[in-house]
Amino acid sequence: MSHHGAPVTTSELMLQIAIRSFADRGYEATSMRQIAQDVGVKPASLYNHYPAKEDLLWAIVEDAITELEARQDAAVEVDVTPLRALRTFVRVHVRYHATHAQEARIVNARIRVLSSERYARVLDFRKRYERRLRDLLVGGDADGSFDLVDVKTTTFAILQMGMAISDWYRPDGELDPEELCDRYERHALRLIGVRVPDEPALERLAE
Amino acid sequence: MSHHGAPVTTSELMLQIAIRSFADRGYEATSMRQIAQDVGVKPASLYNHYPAKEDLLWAIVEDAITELEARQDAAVEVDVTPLRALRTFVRVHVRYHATHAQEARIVNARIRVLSSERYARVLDFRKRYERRLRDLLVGGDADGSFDLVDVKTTTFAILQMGMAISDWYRPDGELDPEELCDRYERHALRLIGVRVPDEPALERLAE
Amino acid sequence: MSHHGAPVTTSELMLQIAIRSFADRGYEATSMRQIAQDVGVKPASLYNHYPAKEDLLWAIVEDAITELEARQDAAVEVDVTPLRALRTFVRVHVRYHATHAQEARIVNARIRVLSSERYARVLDFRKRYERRLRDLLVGGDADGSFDLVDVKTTTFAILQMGMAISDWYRPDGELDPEELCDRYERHALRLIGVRVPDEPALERLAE
Amino acid sequence: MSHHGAPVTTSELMLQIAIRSFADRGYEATSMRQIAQDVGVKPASLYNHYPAKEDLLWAIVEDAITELEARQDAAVEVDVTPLRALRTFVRVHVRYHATHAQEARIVNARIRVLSSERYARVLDFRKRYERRLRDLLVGGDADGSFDLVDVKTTTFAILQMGMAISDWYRPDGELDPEELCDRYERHALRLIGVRVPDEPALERLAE
DNA sequence: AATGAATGAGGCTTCATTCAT
DNA sequence: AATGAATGAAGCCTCATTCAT
Repeated sequence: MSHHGAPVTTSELMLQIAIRSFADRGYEATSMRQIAQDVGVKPASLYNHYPAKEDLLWAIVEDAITELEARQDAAVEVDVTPLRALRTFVRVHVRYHATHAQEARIVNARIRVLSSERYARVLDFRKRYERRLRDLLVGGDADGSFDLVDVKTTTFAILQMGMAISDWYRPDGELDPEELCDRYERHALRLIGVRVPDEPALERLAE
Repeated sequence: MSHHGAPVTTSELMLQIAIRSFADRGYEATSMRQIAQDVGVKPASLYNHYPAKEDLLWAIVEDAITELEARQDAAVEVDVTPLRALRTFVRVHVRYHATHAQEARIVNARIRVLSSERYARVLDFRKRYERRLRDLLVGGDADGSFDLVDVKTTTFAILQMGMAISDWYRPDGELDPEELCDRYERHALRLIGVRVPDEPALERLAE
Repeated sequence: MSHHGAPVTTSELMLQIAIRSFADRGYEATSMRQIAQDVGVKPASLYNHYPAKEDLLWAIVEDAITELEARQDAAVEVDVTPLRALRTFVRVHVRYHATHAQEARIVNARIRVLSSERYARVLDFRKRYERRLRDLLVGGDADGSFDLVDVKTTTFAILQMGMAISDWYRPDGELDPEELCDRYERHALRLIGVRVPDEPALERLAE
Repeated sequence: MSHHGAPVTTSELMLQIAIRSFADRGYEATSMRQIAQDVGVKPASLYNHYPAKEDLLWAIVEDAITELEARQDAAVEVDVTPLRALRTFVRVHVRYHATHAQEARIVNARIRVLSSERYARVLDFRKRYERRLRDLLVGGDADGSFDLVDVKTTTFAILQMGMAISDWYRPDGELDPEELCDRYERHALRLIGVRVPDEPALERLAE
């Protein structure tokens, strides 16, 4: 697959068009006809690549949740402090929602249309992802690294202020993704009750 | 009008059913047939009360944004510190999103279907609402009351961690709305860099 | 009834509004809602005056065909020449279609919606009316007064060039109804092959 | 295209069914369901061929006005007397309204449903067509060939007695189209004040 | 892999009409 | 005589999808 480059296959083009349309208009408000027209193809042709509209959605959603989870997995370091782990989590979280805003908006939207099996997989992902953060918070709180208001709402606050980025962030704005990570990393540190006066943000990702 | 009581008129019942359905399934995924059926009426009857599906949506949206803004207006105190003003704003914000979760989800969803004039009114509301918080933050930062990471992302963070409450909060959960306000008030204080070690939360609203 | 004056009763007003709307937009394209709105009343109120939409139409049509036939009846003179009778017929015919253009357009439109009994009455009227002209033509042809191309197409030509007036005639145009009668009287004379070089048109109707 | 033969494509069949129904019942009184049923297809299939009901109507109307104008254009001869030009115009006019009675009825009906652009094209056609006859009449009157009662009503009379043919003419009646042309040619000659005692009608069109 | 055409289901909405008040 | 509300039927049209080519 050619992630983020120009689409090379018709299937990839269809997916990209669908991503844009689902993100901008919503899944229900997007018709197969519109997608086909934007792709430059007749509606029937879509079905040579994806058996149903839901499969287009699923291709997007599955890729997105897999990708996000993989990124968190890849960022995990062994024998690291709760603080550093939390900071890393936040940066990966924020970075994804800034650089993959369209996909994120699709995943975070109400996606009840998915088959129950697929829907369950999304819910599982959400549960695991949320638990990953919660466990970090609980760990840091337990060993005295953090000073939380409470676990539940702090988890939600960190998660959701990051997710909301996909609703307003524009890549051509004043902040590049790494600067955004810096800001939200500091917000997170404050939410967990950690004062790190002059410590710089974690090293940024090379572009 | 019978706000939040049992609906007494057919029009109010229709509105309540629509609120639930738009919030749960989304506007596009909700059909007039479904609403009619849930109301216990034939589809044509809906049109005796609301001339079009969009008007149902607008009745909900207009009421919600008017109500939220009115609550913030009503909470404004004169000659008050930036800190107290901010804390009040957050409590009103959080309280509304907890107690009016369905309406809030509808308003915060992508509502491009609205006529351009109505859509503009929503955008205006959002701009004013956001500016209200931003001005509070800017004021507190200027007089040294606050110590912000930055204005823009702090504004978004406070706003959106509150808005997200409407996605997960359940009235029958462990936290009642005022307790929720307490928590998010403390989150907000941390985000704006204010340590108020033992100060209690602002007085709560009588139920 | 108050023919042509301002409508004095609600029923008459409804009829007048219906005449205008049926004539301008057509029967099928006119809704009871529109009529009610133009009258300044709610749709249900129409039914206090006319039991159905078709009855509104019938009230118009019956009045029109009765009126037109009555006018022809009233114009009949005893012991008169075929020529004078024909000229009188044409003038009454033309005059009606100029002064009652809206009603005429309704009657002459496709009015299949009428119940079969009513539709039959319209067809009867048309047959009688056409026969009246045809008999005049046949009579004049038989005694040598006229020199027809043929009976059938001449009948249609005279009838229809008059009926078509209701499609274009405007009361505020350059010709008043009596001048119009003059012109069409002369057209008819030519069609029946009668040269009446300098004879003036028949005396006109007092306004 | 298979003009007037049996329809060979589904689109053509749809058009023919629509022509019959619009002509017989009227545009507003004809539903897409009815057309589909008469064609032997489901309603949705109509939209694979014509994007909207109005487009069906327009396909008919545009073809008709184009065709009629083309016929008049094709019949124009150079260096011809006003009389011969007029006789030719009338024959083409009458012939079209006899052989294309259904289309003519549709075009001559009130077709306000058309988009304003299309409606304007119909009005333009009507204006040009009427002017074509009027110019003939004016020309013949100016050089003394004709002796008109007046230009305006003579134009309307000739035009409309021909148009009305589409309302009553039946191809299986006693007169074939060319005989009908003969009759109306003679009517027209009389209306323009020309006596051509024994001159035969213009040569007829080979079938 | 692409598509023209068909379709069952359903979308929103309007219609004429009724009926209790 | 007027009307608010309800409704069965039907209006036009779009939807996702299928299938033969």
